[in-house]
This record gives sequence, structure tokens and C-alpha cells, in this order.
Amino acid sequence: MMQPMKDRPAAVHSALPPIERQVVSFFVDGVRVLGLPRSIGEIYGLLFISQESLSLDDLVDRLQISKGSASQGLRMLKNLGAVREVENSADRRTYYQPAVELKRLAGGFIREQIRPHLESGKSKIAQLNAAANDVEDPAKRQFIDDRLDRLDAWMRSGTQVLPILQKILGQ
Amino acid sequence: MMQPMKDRPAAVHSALPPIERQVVSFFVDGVRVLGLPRSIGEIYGLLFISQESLSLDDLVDRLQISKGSASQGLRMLKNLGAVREVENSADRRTYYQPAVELKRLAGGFIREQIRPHLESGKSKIAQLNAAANDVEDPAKRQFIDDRLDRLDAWMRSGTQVLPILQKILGQ
DNA sequence: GACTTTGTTCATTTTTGTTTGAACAAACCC
DNA sequence: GGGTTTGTTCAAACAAAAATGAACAAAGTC
Repeated sequence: MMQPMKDRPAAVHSALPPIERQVVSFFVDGVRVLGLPRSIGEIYGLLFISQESLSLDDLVDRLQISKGSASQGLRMLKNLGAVREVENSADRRTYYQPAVELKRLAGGFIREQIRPHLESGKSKIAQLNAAANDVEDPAKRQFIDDRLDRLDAWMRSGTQVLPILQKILGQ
Repeated sequence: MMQPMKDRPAAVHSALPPIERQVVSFFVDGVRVLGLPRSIGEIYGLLFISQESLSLDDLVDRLQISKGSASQGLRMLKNLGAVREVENSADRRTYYQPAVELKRLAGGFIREQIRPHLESGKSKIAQLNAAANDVEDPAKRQFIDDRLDRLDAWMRSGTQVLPILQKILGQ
């Protein structure tokens, strides 16, 4: 049997200290607004308020969440560009640090969560425009065309606003 | 017994026609992105693509949703400023029309869904700044102050971006 | 006043989405 | 190779959110 010789204590169920707890709760609420699962907020929040980078095990221990949640949460956060992996020689584990520039966070969210929906929205409108050709009644036809035009304008406004948003948040 | 004398047929479970169905589905997806319940998308979507204003009963009949859902959904849409009531003399029912200007929709969403969260976020940061006074270790204290400053800056960026957003969408 | 219509409320049911944890894979160690 | 550590996957359990529908209130009709 191997002697562990850990340089970090095994964190035997110590509850999160007050500041950490409050910051985690802050981010839990924050990500709910964005429609992301609470574990994402917990993980990012703890990383955000921790001076040292944390491993998956650290997150599991301190947040009392399952390895599965931690693993999936970290994957999503990586995809969003909200955390980066850091190498820690002397240790096989991967450690994580939060990205703390609003610009980067907003950019990732826009790229992963907003743009895809705008794109699929546009293609659905194209389908609708095709379907509108089958409408017999000319008055109804005109009404529908009008509404679809409006939808299209909404999508264009949306697309247009994103880069401006990013620009403003990048300061 | 009173003779009904309805000017609208009782809509005996006729399925929604294709265009209407597709538009409703478009909005169901749309509101999900915004974190609103699907019934909101169904109701707004059907109003959006209907030339005549619709009553609660019309919505229940055509969307096959419960009266409860329709009632709650309409209330939320009213609060968001996304529908307006129209009077129909000759009929005791209230009829509804969609607000179709993006400016108005975005404004309502920002006012009802975004601003309150930004506000409560700011007050939580104030609490955190207070709690940070209890931190003993000066290095840790400085780190935490730094992060809280950053959070505060995020909130300010958020607050700042909203009117600009509204302005761009109001065209 | 008795009855009908319209709409709301809210406890219960249903649906949806998230978390869990056991099984597994990959990489390392001796 | 056998054993250990680290991390992923995914079916099942669970929790949170939404929809339902019965009970109710309000307002109208005769």
C-alpha cells in the first residue's frame, strides 16, 4: 500500500467559510439568470474566490458535489472559456483557474449560448417563409409576410447587437 | 336558458394550422432561451401570428392548454408589456393583442427580468464587502477585495449596457 | 335571487432538467 | 501485470419548475 503523502489535506467535510459561501451563492443566483445549472455557479464561484487553483477533487470536497457534477460542470465552463486548466508538475491532477475578464466570459456565453439560437432562429424563419407560399387568402398572406418580415428584423437586430455588447463589456 | 349566439365557433379541438404551429414552436424555443416557461412562448406566438385579437378561451382552445396556464401566462405577458388588452364591446371577454415592437419587448424584459437581478446583485456585493472586513490574513484580504472590486465593476458594466442595448433594439 | 360566463388562485400532478454514483477508461507506478 | 489515481460517461434518482383542473370570486343576465 502506498503512502499518500498529500500536500493538501483531505478536507474532511469542512463547511465552506462565510465569504466563500456567499460568493458561491452569488454566482449560483447569477448563473440561474443565464439559464445554466447551479453546479456551474458553485464551481465557478469557488474558483473565482480562491487564490490557488483547484483540482476536481478540491471542488468535490469543498462544494460537497459529486464527481460527475464537477466533471460535467468543468467541461461546460471550459467550453464557455470561463475556466482554464493549469499544469501542476509534481501532481497528476489538472488544476483550474477562473477567467475573470468580463469580456471573455461574455464572449464565451454569446458564442456558445446565444449565437447558435440566433442561427437556428434564422433558418426557421426561412422555412416559415417557404411555408407562407401555401397560404391562399391574400389578406392573410400579406399579414403573415408582414409578421415574418418583422421576425427577420428582430433576428438582424439581435445579430447586430452582439458585437456591440461585447465591445462595451470589454473594458 | 340563454341562447349563446356566438360570433366565434366553439373551436372543437381543431389542431393548429401549419404556419401557426411553426410560429408557436419558434417562440417556444425563443422564450426558453430567455428562461421563461413554454406556455409564455405558445401564447405570445399564437397572438403574434393571429390577425384578430384572441380571448383566453381562444388560447385554451387552440393551444390545448389549461385555463390556469393561459391565465398565468397572460398575466406574465402583461407584466412584461408584451401583450395589451383590447376592449370588445358586444362581448364580456377580454381580448389580447401582442406588442410587436422589439424595443418594447426588450424593454419589458430588461425591466422585469434583468434589472431586479442586477439590483440584488449589487446589494449582495455590499454585504460581501462588509463581511470582508473580518478577514484576518492581509494577503487574503487584499485578494478578496480585489475580486469584490471586480464583481462590482461587472455590475456597473451590466447596468451601463442596458440602456445602450435598448437604444440599439429600438429601431 | 338563481344561474351563467369569465377569469383567478393554488394544491396536486406532471414534466423537465440536474445531480448522483457506479462502471468504465486512461495514464501512471512499482 | 496488478494496483492506484484521475477523470468521464450515462442510467437512474431526485429536485425544481410548470401545467393542470377543481374550487372560488366577480360580474353579468334574466
